[in-house]
Order: sequence, then structure tokens, then C-alpha cells
Amino acid sequence: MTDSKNNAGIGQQRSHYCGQVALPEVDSEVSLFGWVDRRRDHGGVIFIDLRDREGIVQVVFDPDAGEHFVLADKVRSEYVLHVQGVVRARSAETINGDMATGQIEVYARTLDILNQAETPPFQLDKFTDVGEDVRLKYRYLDLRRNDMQQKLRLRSQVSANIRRFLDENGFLDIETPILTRATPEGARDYLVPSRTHEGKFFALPQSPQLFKQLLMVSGFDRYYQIAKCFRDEDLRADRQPEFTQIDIETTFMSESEIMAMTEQLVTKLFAEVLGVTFESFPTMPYAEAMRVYGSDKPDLRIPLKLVDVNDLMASVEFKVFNGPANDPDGRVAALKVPGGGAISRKDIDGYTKFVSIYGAKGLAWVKVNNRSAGLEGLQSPILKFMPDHTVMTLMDRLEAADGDIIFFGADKTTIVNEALGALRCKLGEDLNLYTCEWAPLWVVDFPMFEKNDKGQWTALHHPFTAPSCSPEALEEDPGSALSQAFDMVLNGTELGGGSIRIHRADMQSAVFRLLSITAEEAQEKFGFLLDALKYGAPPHGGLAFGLDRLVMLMSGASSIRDVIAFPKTQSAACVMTEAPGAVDNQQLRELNIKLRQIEVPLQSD
RNA sequence: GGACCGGUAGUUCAGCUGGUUAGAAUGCCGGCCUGUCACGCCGGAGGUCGCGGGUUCGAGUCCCGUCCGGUCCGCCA
Repeated sequence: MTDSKNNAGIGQQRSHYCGQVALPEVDSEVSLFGWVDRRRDHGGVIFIDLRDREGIVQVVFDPDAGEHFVLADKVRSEYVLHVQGVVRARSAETINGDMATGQIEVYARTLDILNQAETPPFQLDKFTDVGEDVRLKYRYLDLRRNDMQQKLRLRSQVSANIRRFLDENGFLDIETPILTRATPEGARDYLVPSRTHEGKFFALPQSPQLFKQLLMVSGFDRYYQIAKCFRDEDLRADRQPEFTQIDIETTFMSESEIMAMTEQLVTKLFAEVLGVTFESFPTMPYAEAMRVYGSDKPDLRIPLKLVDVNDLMASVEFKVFNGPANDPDGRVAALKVPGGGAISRKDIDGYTKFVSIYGAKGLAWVKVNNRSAGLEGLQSPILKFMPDHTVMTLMDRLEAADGDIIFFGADKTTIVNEALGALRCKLGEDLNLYTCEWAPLWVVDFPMFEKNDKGQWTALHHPFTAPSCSPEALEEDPGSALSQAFDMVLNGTELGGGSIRIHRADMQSAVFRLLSITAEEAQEKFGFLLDALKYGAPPHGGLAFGLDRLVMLMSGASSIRDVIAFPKTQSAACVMTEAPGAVDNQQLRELNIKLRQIEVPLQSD
């Protein structure tokens, strides 16, 4: 079966991974397989750094190895080798302290070249930065690099750790369909045409949401799944069209019980995988998060806070602000940066441009040079528009100190929150204001609904989230209803979100009504859910974690792509496989699909 | 849908207000070298300046379009 000629050496068992050869192996014979990381040819002696997933070991060939020495001369980067030899302790002068296996080396007796390799398109060492497009095109080579190996190993440890926790706590791993039906709400679906049902389409799941609720109706009590999810929306550094969720659902558990259990899951995960200890997570209402941090996922590593100054500014008209400060939908907020007085005008201009991304028309500021000197000690382009006593009250409220800078935002509340919330994070990063390495947090008491541009109610979480009130109270005042939803936030990243779900058909119908989903529409799209709720659906709830983002944070990666073996580019394509690709007409015909002719305008002279 | 940044040797980049033969480092190839470990020394090869059009006596450089990659806004219940 095996071709002995092409598989020379394969029959010989590996005795060690390259990276695991150590001092105890000295004087013993080892049999190693690996790739050539680097070759150093000194004429009379050849060093080959042999690499496998566990690390690198130096292999030495000298002329005593005869034909094997001659062969070692032909070896190039990324050749695949089998080496047998004896482990030697290195002499004191030749110990390499930078290398895990630097105490020893393998004195080679035999060498088999199992495969040759063309010169790689980029250097696989840690010294050369390589463009991501090149890395992705040759991802299988990129993944040979230690950095990527470590990230994917961490990912494997994380999911194994989470599985273990959930298994030990009685959760059942149940798979849900990948081919399912399109949902009208939420993100754009990836569609799959049906061959057997002309003109109809499956959709890939945006999450297993409805299926896991139905599993609770079925009485499985505790479910989990490490599930692939798909959303056809534009990509970001932390967003891929297909991503992985740790999906959890339970029956008869309260909001706080679910939160406590998942907090324990994450706490154990960080302790066991990273050796990081978490205190119990603080809990913050959504309204407070928005008011103090301008965000529903505040990064609590940064000590800066937004301070409301609406009352002080109500009578003040600022040219640099957008519109009157006493707009009922408006907000005037201040962000004090201790020690920020050193920020240059040029940097302030940069921050002004930065907040304009979020719709802010300007960024007012006051530098506090000398508090005791009163107005004379302040520097600002806006003071002349403010009464003196207002300025002094402002300084008192903000507890301004010499050397501080205070930024102001005044606009629609959403714009002020987004602009100053983002500025807060940017300043935290630029000025390295972080007070700790990890800041986990629960955000709770989300509103059920928010209004979109057209004035319609939309679900802040999703339409299956249970409110904290009765259906009647909900319909009476949808705007002030809170939901039993909760988000886990870590370092300003939303790691997971969950809720208690609606388990009664009347409540679900009420929510659909408020979301302007008609009874017919609801029946057509979610009839199976509404039906299920009628047959003894238990109270239930759960949450889902973004595994990719979790691993991204834990590994310190700056992009989600670095913790996914084969990710897509920003245009949702794979540069390696060149997916998505065209299909032939036969395939289209079977699917009853006809591509619309793309009109090409004729060239006119 | 929009804003911004980038695309020059295999790779990472430099290339000024447009001007003669487009450079560096690294990698690669050849030679030398018995203790290196990002080995060293000597020599060599290697370019559709993303693509298309325009301006100009002349374009890597300026203009328009387009493609690709990235960051962000919108979007992502």
C-alpha cells in the first residue's frame, strides 16, 4: 500500500517532537520529523533547525555522517526531513539561551528527505512582516509560523475548556441545522438555493436561536453547541461572515442564575488557560453605561467618565456645537482627561476629525493651566461664549486640576454618546490610560425596543427576548419597557449576550405586534415557534458567546482573522480558494437559477 | 452605500517640485568557510512600478476610472 520509495523513513517511529527534546534525553537516540526552519552551512559542519508544532531543535551534521552529510548540503528551507541521531548536551559556550531546546542539540546519524519544497513566497520567520493578503493566499504556510500555531492552539484549549465545563454541568451538546429558513429580522441571510423545491431557498443560520428554544420546549433542560453562524453583512476587524458561537440555553433558570453560571464559566476559563484571576463581575444598567461611558459595552480599563453638563450649558450657544444645547433629544457632556493638558493643538485637531466620523460637528475643549488663577488659568476657544460663573461651576463639578484637558460634546444624545464614547476609548489607547489588564462587566436592564429612523419600534436584543413586565404594560409604554437581557463585556468588547426568552404565546404575539410584524407574517415566518409555545413551553433563557472574539482577546490578536484558520477578506472572499466562484450553467439549471445579464455599455468613440 | 490609507524585485519598503540605466534590506542562486543559532565573507540573477485611459517632449511620480488589500462609518435584531 505505501510506496516505500516515496515514504522512506515514515516507517520509523517518531520518538519525540522536535520541541520536546531536552536534557534528560542526552546520550539517547532520537527519531525526529519536521520542517527545515533554517540551515546554517559552515562548510565542514551544517546546522539545521528542525521545526514541528512543538518547537525547534538544532540538528548537527558533520562529515562523519558520510552520505547523510552530503544530503544535508542539499536541504533547503521548508524541506520535510526525518532525522535520527543522538542527543548531546551543548558545551557552555554553545548553549543558546534564547531557544527552548538551546541546552542540547541532535548529532545526526541519518537524514531522509521526505519531501522537497519550493522557496516559500515569504519568509516564515518572526523577523519579517508580511502583508496579510500574501499570508492569506498561502495560509497553509502562514499557519506554520509559531505565532499562528499558538493562536490556534489557544483556540482549541478554549473550546475544550468550555466544553468540559458545560459537560460537567449537565449540558447536552446538540446540533442544529445549517440549512434552515430565512428570517425577516436581523442581518442579511446567506442563501442556498433548493434543487428539489424550485424557486425556494434555504438560509444559513445567523444563530441557532429558535432551535435551541425549541430544544428547551422538548425538555432537554440544558443545551450547548459550539455553532457556526453566518451573517451576510459588511466585515470589520472583529467581524467575519461565518463565525463561531458558544451557544447555551437552559430551562427554569433566572437571569441572575444564568449570569452567575456563565460568569463562572468565563472565570474558570481565564484561570485555567491564562492563569488570570477575575473578581466577580460588576453589573451595570444599560442607562448608566450610556450616560457615563457613552457605550453599551464600556471599556472599564479606562478611568475616564462622561459628565452631564446640560444644565450648565442650557443657556449657552456655542458656534462649535451642533444646534442648541437645550434640544430635548440633545445632550451636552464633558470628558475630563487628567494630565491631558499636554495634548497638542495638532492632536486636538486629530481628535476633532476623529469624532466627526460619528457625526459630531466639532470638539470643544478647555485646558486647565492654573486652577487657582481662575479664568486666567484656563485656555480654551469657547470660554468667551460662557458666563464666568458657569465656567467656574463647570470646573468645580468636573473637579478640574492643573494640567487637565476637558473635552465637550453637544449634539443629539446618540451622537454625543457615540462620539465621546469613542473618543474616551481612543484617548485611553493613545495615552495608555489603562488601569488594569482585564475589565469584565455585565450590562443589564436593556430597553426592549428602540425607535429606528422611520419611527418604528425595533428590538434592541432580538424579538424573542422577554420583557420585565406584562404584555399589557409592554403595549402601553413600549419605550420604557426593560428586557431581561444581559451582555457580557470584556475590555470594551461584547463577548456574549443573552436573555430570558418569551415562553408564552400571548407575550410573543404582543412583541411581534409592537415590531409591526403582522399576525400572518408572524405565522408564516415563526409559526412553528408560536405553535411550540402553546404546547407547554417552559420558562427558559440562555446566551451566546462569540468564540472568535473571546480567543482574539485572550491571545492579544488585533484581528479576528488571526484566530481563524481560513478567514475571509474584508470583501468576504477567500484569496486562497478564490471563493466565492462562478458555477457552470448545468449547476444553475438544476437549481432553476438564471443569472441576470449584466449589461455592458458599448464602447462609443 | 460612504470616508480614509495602501498596491514598486519572491518578501518588506525607499523613490523629493515629473527628467538619463527604478534602489535598499532580506530571501533566492553560485563559490568559500568545522560551532553557528536572524552565522559570516565574495559574486550573481531577479521589475507588466496592480490594471486601463488621459495630461506632457517625457509619468513609478500628476489627473480620471477601475480592481485588489486594510481601517472605520452606515450595516451587523
